[in-house]
Amino acid sequence: MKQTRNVTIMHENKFINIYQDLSSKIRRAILPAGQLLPSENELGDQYRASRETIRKALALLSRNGYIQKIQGKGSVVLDVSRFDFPVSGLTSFRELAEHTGEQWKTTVRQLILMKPDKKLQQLMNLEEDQNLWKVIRSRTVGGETVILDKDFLLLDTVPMLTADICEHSLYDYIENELNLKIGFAKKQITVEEANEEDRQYLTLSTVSSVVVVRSLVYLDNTQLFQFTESRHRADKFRFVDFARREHL
Amino acid sequence: MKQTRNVTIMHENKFINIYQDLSSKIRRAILPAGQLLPSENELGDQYRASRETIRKALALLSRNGYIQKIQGKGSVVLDVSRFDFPVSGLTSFRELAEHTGEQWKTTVRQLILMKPDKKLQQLMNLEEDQNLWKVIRSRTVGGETVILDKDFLLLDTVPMLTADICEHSLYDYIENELNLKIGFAKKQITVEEANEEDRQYLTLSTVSSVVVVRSLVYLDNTQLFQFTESRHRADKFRFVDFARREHL
DNA sequence: CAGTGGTCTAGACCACGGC
DNA sequence: CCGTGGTCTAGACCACTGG
Repeated sequence: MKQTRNVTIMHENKFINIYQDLSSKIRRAILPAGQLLPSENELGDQYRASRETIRKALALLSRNGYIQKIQGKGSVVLDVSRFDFPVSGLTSFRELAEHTGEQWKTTVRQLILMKPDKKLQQLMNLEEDQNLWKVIRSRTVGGETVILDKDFLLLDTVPMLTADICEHSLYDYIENELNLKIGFAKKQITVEEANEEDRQYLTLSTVSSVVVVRSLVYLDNTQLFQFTESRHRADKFRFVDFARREHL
Repeated sequence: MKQTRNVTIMHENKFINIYQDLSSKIRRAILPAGQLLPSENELGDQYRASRETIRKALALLSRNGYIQKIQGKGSVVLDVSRFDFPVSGLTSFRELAEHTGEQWKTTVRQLILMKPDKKLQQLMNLEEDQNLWKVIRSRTVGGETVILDKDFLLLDTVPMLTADICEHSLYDYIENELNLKIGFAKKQITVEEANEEDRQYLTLSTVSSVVVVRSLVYLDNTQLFQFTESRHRADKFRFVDFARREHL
């Protein structure tokens, strides 16, 4: 649900609304863990939707760890309470910070326009004369700088960029101002020894290793437009995931 | 497709078959990256399926990084070639080893029946007199032991266990012999200093940190039955993920 | 404009669980 | 046996793309 012109509208699809209503009720324990959801037919009556539409909403709930469907019985509400939520998937730093409610601060260390070096050319499949934004930002919490983000964005897709935007939220700008739709990303997590740059920006006490998350980010139209290297102080890194077993 | 009574049958569902056929063609580049899939209506004719069934198969392809759907245009085949495949999700060590084709060896270090300590009682929500299997296994490749797995399994769900089974494949046994269906898992990845046990079993050269993957594994019926702690030599750890942006 | 994917529907049949 | 979820269908309407 979003606010527009002083009117509360539900401009999403029916199954998204149903998903949001049910997931909200589960998070607030109005539908407590262990209980069965109403049957799909009942839900169809309640929301005035066909069964297939209900099933689309339930499939979303299942994928995101809210319920477990059991044939012949029903849909069981899962315990979602002490589950550190969606750190998985494509989540921007700001969305994360807002979720945990901690006091974070982003500092832009560098913002320049550049040409790609050989490595970047190969990684992003670029021409050598293609222009790129290079953004370096550090993330500080409780006086300690624990994350260093290096972003490379195609000038072709992001024609303008300011330090202010980078400090606020890059994804917000890309999705809501430029109206670009992010489609998917390929990520890779490794652990590496801290390098010169890490030591320059991060608060590295005794810790000498960093967790490096490298992502290739693509738009809706399969256009690659960003490469990100997110370097985390190893002792402050944590990745939480909900995984379903695929029975193919 | 599986073999039963000397007859090749396709006992899976229609949309799974279509998914497997298409994904296989994409992997073998019979459907090359960048190209458009036939339209949903055409596919419906080809496979003699309704459009909704085709769409279920395409949704699977999309979730697993094979295609990107673009409204008004079609489904674009993504480049899947140099993408280290499903290391994400619930994948057993053996499935992984078979995928990469490397020469791995599993050694069972301990296999005992025990009662849970306080920590395990809280973590798995157990009674203090409930019986658990404790399995410790190490994984060796190229002469170096790089993974240490500690598993705790409910005796109630796994009544029998042998070193032989643990050496072969635990998940194979659980799913195919005991006919239990694994539903989902909650995972957490952190980086920690190597402890006494790590030093005892792992080949730790100069590396002193390990990547710890802790998982709570649940059955289809929401019953928690396993806690696993998988400890990886940090320099040998790698996690690859394909993530779609959720537009809710 | 025609063709594409996105959503929603009503109805059918099946497989499974529990009484 | 009934009620549950799992699959599949045929058809409708919409939103978007491209010529």
